[in-house]
Amino acid sequence: MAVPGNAERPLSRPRRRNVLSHQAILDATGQLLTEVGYGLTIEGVAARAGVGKATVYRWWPGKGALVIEALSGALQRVPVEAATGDLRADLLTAVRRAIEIFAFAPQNAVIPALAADLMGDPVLAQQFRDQLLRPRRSVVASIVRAAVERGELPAELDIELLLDLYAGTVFYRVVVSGEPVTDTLAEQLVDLLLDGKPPLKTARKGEESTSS
Amino acid sequence: MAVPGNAERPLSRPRRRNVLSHQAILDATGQLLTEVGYGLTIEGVAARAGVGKATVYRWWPGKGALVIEALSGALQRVPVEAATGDLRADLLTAVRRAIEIFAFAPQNAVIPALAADLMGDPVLAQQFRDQLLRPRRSVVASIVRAAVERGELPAELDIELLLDLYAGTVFYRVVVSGEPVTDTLAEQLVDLLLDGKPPLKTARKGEESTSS
DNA sequence: TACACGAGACGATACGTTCCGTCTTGACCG
DNA sequence: CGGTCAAGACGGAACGTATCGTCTCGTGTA
Repeated sequence: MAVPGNAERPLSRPRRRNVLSHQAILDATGQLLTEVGYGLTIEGVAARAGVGKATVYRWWPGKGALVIEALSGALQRVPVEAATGDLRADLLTAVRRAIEIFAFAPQNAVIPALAADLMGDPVLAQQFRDQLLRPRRSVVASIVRAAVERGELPAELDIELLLDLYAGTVFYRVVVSGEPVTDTLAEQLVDLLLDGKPPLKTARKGEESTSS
Repeated sequence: MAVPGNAERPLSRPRRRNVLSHQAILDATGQLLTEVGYGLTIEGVAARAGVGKATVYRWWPGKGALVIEALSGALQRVPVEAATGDLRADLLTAVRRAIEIFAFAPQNAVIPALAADLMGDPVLAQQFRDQLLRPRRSVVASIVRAAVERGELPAELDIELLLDLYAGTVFYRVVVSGEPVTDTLAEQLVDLLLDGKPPLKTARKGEESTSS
């Protein structure tokens, strides 16, 4: 569980806090995140939570940290999909999950806006990576690592790069290039690793667009 | 040349404008972009350009469009690197250029912040892709297309996907995952296409970090 | 003479801080 | 034990600052 206002305190007096208010703030943040996205305001959160603005600022340095913790809480309540042992199927599931997160996340992609804030705040960036990114990555990483140990993938596979390839291509299509994000994309990306073949145009079936 | 306030005008009266002011605004935008990044304000631009705020709003709908046009102007003044005909070398150059743009762009990455704005404004997104993205992509696309015609790459190569793979991985590392962006990354990405081999960890020489 | 211009006032938000008066809590003391 | 008390977190509200996008001037120019 994340400890927000943990700036090194004397600890002699372990600063109490109102658990109900704390949770109400996180809940309000989650609601507003789905309603107005990252454009939410601290004032709005405080009002929704029935809380003084100062109380929010007392425990969180700003919108970014607040959103990260709210998303982190929601993430922990989402069950991790089981690995079937079928590498292709598991990887397809992973890429499809990335597509869901980046392209169809609540209220038009919170992540890109949040990411922009991360660029100027290393502390916030670290928090984001620890609380949100690492848990997701470790799920896929363990799938791949297991396949390596079974001998299905080469031992020198650069797993971190693989994760960035998958997520990065999807993210970039949604945020920058605007190219369509379809299920075909997921298959092309997985083929890239498993068949060692370059990204080919393949006639496939299902097509969906990213335009929400 | 980009036309800024091109919101369909009567055209019967070709609305005169002060060319000097127009250029002064774009110049001021470019300067502030390198000084404070995308956090620049319209007021700041107007002040720097010695122009009334209303004059800026008369010709541009907002910060996003203004920044896009300023960047577009700067882009046109950058010469396109020549294609050597050596596919690997040309692709390496292209990926390295992507690294420069995303990781070392003036004032800590304007693109991510701009991208966040694109998510909620399809018109702006189209403008961004037409004026900034397409020119860059077409340079690399033509290199790849030439290699396809020489038979060095398969005819069914999905070029758009290839471009997203290269740029997306770099972009994602800089903006989201925070993994290091080194020259090794460029080589790994190019190997991925040319050797058809999965992303392997390879012992190479030069290492640089993305932390500005 | 029509209109773009520079200047800047304007109302509206949102920011982050600061005060208030109240209430909770942990530590101390009788 | 059980009462007292100060620290400090609370909801609430007002503050000054900053930026937004609009609007209105009077000037200058084509």
